[in-house]
Amino acid sequence: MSTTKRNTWQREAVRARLAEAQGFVSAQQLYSVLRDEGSTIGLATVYRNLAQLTEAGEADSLQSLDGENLFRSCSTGHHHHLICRSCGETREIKASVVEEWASRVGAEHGFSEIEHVVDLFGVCERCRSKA
Amino acid sequence: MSTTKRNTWQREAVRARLAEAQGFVSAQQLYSVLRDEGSTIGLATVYRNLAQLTEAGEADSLQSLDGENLFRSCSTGHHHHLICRSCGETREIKASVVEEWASRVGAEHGFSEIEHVVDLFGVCERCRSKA
DNA sequence: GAGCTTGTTGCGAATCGTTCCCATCAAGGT
DNA sequence: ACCTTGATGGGAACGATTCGCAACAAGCTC
Repeated sequence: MSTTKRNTWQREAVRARLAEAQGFVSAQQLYSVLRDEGSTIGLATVYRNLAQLTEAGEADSLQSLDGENLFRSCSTGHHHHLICRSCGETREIKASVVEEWASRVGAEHGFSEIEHVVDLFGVCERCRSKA
Repeated sequence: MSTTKRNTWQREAVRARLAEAQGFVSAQQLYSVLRDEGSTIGLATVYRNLAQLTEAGEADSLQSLDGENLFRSCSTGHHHHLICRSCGETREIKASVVEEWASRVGAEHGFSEIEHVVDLFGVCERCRSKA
């Protein structure tokens, strides 16, 4: 093999904090949590590791409505999200309907290699009653 | 009424170029097209007008996979997009299946005021055969 | 048309998220 | 212990977008 991947406490730290966060977190958030804990990890490293974890399928990412990349420790398999605009609570949702629809529509238009971005934003019950 | 909206040649210019562009364009792209034509319009103004047109429902916007805001002059009504990753060609698609699915899933989880982001990216026929 | 009010503009500075560069460090095999 | 080379950190660099503000001008009113 050519590319060997090494384990560093930094990557472990990112993985750990990501796992214990509920909902999606931004790289910056993760970074400040880590620094506040006294870690000397660098911002660039957080970004690198998040990207790597995402690529490895250990995390998934999405863009918030205002263009920030958010990450979340992820159960395997393709799925989408239902996210509370107010408190950030997230539910993973399976959507075979949508998967099927996406590839069908793509095919109908002669498109291949379809990727889709499908995420729902709303207000959860708890936040609604608070307002 | 309190907020009166004025018509400026700048807004008109943005509207015009946006309309004649096929597919989605970024604010920056629009800006350089305009400047290349000799316009003295400012970048901030392009952003401001795009935001305004979007809010007014004359354009719709989405984020490209790499986090840039793209805009397109828009036929009215809610719809989604199928975009060629390679040449940028865009097809508007109606997706009642998805609309219905979105609100159903939202409701099942007790969420209200559901907004959804649903866009498909793929490679169109033409680009595929070129490769 | 003159005058006034106030939405708009252009510009440069300022943010913000993210990536790059690179000398230094250290993980994991030998 | 010793190398090789992936990984790190930090500060500079970047690209997209927004802000601040003084100068402008659109659309009244008279």
